[in-house]
Amino acid sequence: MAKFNPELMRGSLDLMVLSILAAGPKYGYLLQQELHEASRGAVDIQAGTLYPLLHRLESDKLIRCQWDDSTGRRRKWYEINDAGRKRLAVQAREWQEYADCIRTLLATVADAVPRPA
Amino acid sequence: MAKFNPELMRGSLDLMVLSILAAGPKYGYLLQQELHEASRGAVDIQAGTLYPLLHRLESDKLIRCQWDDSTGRRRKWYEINDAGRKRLAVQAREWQEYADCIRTLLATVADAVPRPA
DNA sequence: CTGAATACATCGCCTGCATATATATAGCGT
DNA sequence: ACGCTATATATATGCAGGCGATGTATTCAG
Repeated sequence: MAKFNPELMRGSLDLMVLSILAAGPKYGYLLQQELHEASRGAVDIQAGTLYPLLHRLESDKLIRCQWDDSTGRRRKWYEINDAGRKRLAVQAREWQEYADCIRTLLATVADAVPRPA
Repeated sequence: MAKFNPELMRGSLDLMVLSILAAGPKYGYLLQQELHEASRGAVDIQAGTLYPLLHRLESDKLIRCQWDDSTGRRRKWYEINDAGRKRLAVQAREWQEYADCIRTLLATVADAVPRPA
């Protein structure tokens, strides 16, 4: 699977991260890998994107975090909360509506564009 | 239909504009309205967004334009060309792959989020 | 011991959309 | 005639957020 245009992912990265976190607590690096696998290699969120994003979600009180210093590897575990789940539901619904909108738009011109090779 | 979060539309405005133009030549203001109607009011692309976007598409040789000064209302008609149609096909395919990716991601956590009211 | 992988963080740059502003004409009501 | 709204295009300014680069530190494999 080819990498997606980054501009396309703007506006749905939050949604993706919240989705992954909805499956259970994760630390950043793990989340990064799971998102990569879940998208079959298409989504490769960079560290410089992920960590600020997580900090933003935290300051918005959608997730809470906790350091685990018990091992040599310091890990910061993130867990989605009720507000986060609610936000996820809202954003998921909004995204589906948007996707329907685009799909409709594309369907009306489907015969006006050349077939992809 | 409520207005979409602008961040959500980033990266797909080109796609939408090319889609509308694939149906036939349009001038900016008309395109703006047709996109508004086609999305049942959800997409309201602003003039300050639309015109620079059209200029970009033009300088990328995906559309060509022509002034119509025959009436008092100066209108700049835009028409999609072969390169534009090809780009539209590519972007449409890319978008559908991306949408599938998100849909899959959301499906796996569908039972972990509260039902929207 | 060296290099790669793990793990988190921050900074500066760039893209692209929003807002605001500007210009000018057409058409309508009063 | 006057003012308001709609039509029609254009640019400047600002900002949010993702990217690449860079930094720190630990673990593990060769």
